[in-house]
Amino acid sequence: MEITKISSALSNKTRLEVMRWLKYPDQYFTPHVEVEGFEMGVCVGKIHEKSGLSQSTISHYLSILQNAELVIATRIGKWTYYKPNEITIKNYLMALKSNI
Amino acid sequence: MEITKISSALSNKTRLEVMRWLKYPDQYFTPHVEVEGFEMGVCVGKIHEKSGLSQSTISHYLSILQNAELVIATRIGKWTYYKPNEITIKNYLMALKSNI
DNA sequence: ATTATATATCGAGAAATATCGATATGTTTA
DNA sequence: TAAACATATCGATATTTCTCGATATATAAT
Repeated sequence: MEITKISSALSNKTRLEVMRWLKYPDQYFTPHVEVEGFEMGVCVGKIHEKSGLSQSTISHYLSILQNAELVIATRIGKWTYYKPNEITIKNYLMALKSNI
Repeated sequence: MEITKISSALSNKTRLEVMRWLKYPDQYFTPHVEVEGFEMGVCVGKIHEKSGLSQSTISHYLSILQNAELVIATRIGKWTYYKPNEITIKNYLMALKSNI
């Protein structure tokens, strides 16, 4: 868990927004028909639609969030679902609290 | 208080380190002779010495932290002292907690 | 007034990030 | 097997960040 890498991932408005969308998926998305609820998270296409940025940019942003271990990706069929990585998030908030 | 701007300020190892130094100044510095204790914070020169980076870089980094409202600067005589801005820090941690 | 000290600002080059369109890869369907 | 679909990767350009040395500014000491 690298604090600066995580902070860097969160230093972009869209990526921070994506994290909020993934935290409260039912407030921002309709569930994907293929899977029940948001157990696995939200698929790239829905995040892409909401963002207004290109598909490649969103895919790249999700890889940055994943590289910072802020999200967990699960591939099911054609889709990749992303959800928050609660463990990293908790550790990050605790580490920040003792550092700043 | 801009979350992404603050995250960006904290996305650099040296700047994060500086924030920790300022949080626990007596663990990292000897008090400045000119003022009692660390009420006002720590002067640029001492931060500079500890950092290993150039004076101009540290001054610039402190201005980035100040621009993010993470620190408060006080000029006394020839020296500028920097200390954590507890209000911003608290609000930032709360905002992060509800966003990620 | 001049010099010394502490800090801030300027200008510049290198490195990293943002963002796109095009293309590749993996999966499902016809 | 071929076409369609979802996502990832590639290559490119524009913008931002990193970091320095040089210089400017503000204050204090001689």
